[in-house]
Amino acid sequence: MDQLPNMRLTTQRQIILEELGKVTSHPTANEVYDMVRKRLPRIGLGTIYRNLELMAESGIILKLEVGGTQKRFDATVEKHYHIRCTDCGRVDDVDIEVQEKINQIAAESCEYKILGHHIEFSGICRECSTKKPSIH
Amino acid sequence: MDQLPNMRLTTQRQIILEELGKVTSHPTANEVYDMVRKRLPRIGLGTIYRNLELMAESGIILKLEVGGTQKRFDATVEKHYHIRCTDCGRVDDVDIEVQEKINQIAAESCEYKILGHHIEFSGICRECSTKKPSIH
DNA sequence: TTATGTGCAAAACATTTGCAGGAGT
DNA sequence: ACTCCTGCAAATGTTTTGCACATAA
Repeated sequence: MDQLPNMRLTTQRQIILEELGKVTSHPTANEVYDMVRKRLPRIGLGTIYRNLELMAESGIILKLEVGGTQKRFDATVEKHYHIRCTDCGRVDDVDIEVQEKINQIAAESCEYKILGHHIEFSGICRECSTKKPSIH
Repeated sequence: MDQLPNMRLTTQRQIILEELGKVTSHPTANEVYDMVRKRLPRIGLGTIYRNLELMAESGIILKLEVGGTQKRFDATVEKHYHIRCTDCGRVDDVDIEVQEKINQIAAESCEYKILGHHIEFSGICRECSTKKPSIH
């Protein structure tokens, strides 16, 4: 739960953070790898994973535990919700007011100590709704 | 999107469904495998995955895309929310009223065609809050 | 100088798939 | 009979890890 451990400022970390900050999408580790590799061709995928994980623990970035097979990362740490396209899997922000009161409602009907919540919407993004339906 | 395809009623399918119905937890495919294997020792893990997937597609059961590394399954298809213990990973139901109106709120601020939403709470379950803190 | 971080490759998991034989209908 | 389904094992995809070398402080 510590904030910033003695974390060295390496070139790799700077560039990972820069590249993540450039996009409004919510890239997977592999997508971050591809972005970073254009500037640091010899970086290893392990380094990407290790650092995204560390940064998420430090609260510098957000690790999204949304549906689908891969975790996604977000440079924006302010609270907001997400929507995932059930067709292509892309994830976007949903900018509605965050409902803090919902935690209290939940607290009354379960025995957990509530820490927070996340709402994941599902739907069809604009690209997918305009393109011809694919055969699944 | 079809409801019930020409799905044969095999022993494996009956028992998977029975065992899933017995528990209120939200077992992973591997946990279902362990439960079913006590009655059908020669069943393969592939069969578990194939059938859970098929049943989820048919709407007989629910496939939970909650955080964590594994998918979980639920015999209760009625809409409800979930809470996940950030310490041990167990998942329980949260029985609060399902907020359908939240879909409309979201529809106004994003370009997706909204299909639904799921709220995943996070917290500490009773077992974990009473046991001594583990070293991470 | 020295603890931390990196690249690389292998390992560890979760899940999917190909195929030959088996079982519902 | 004729599909569809199963067990098995191998393949796939994602994430983690061990280790020798590199580098920030």
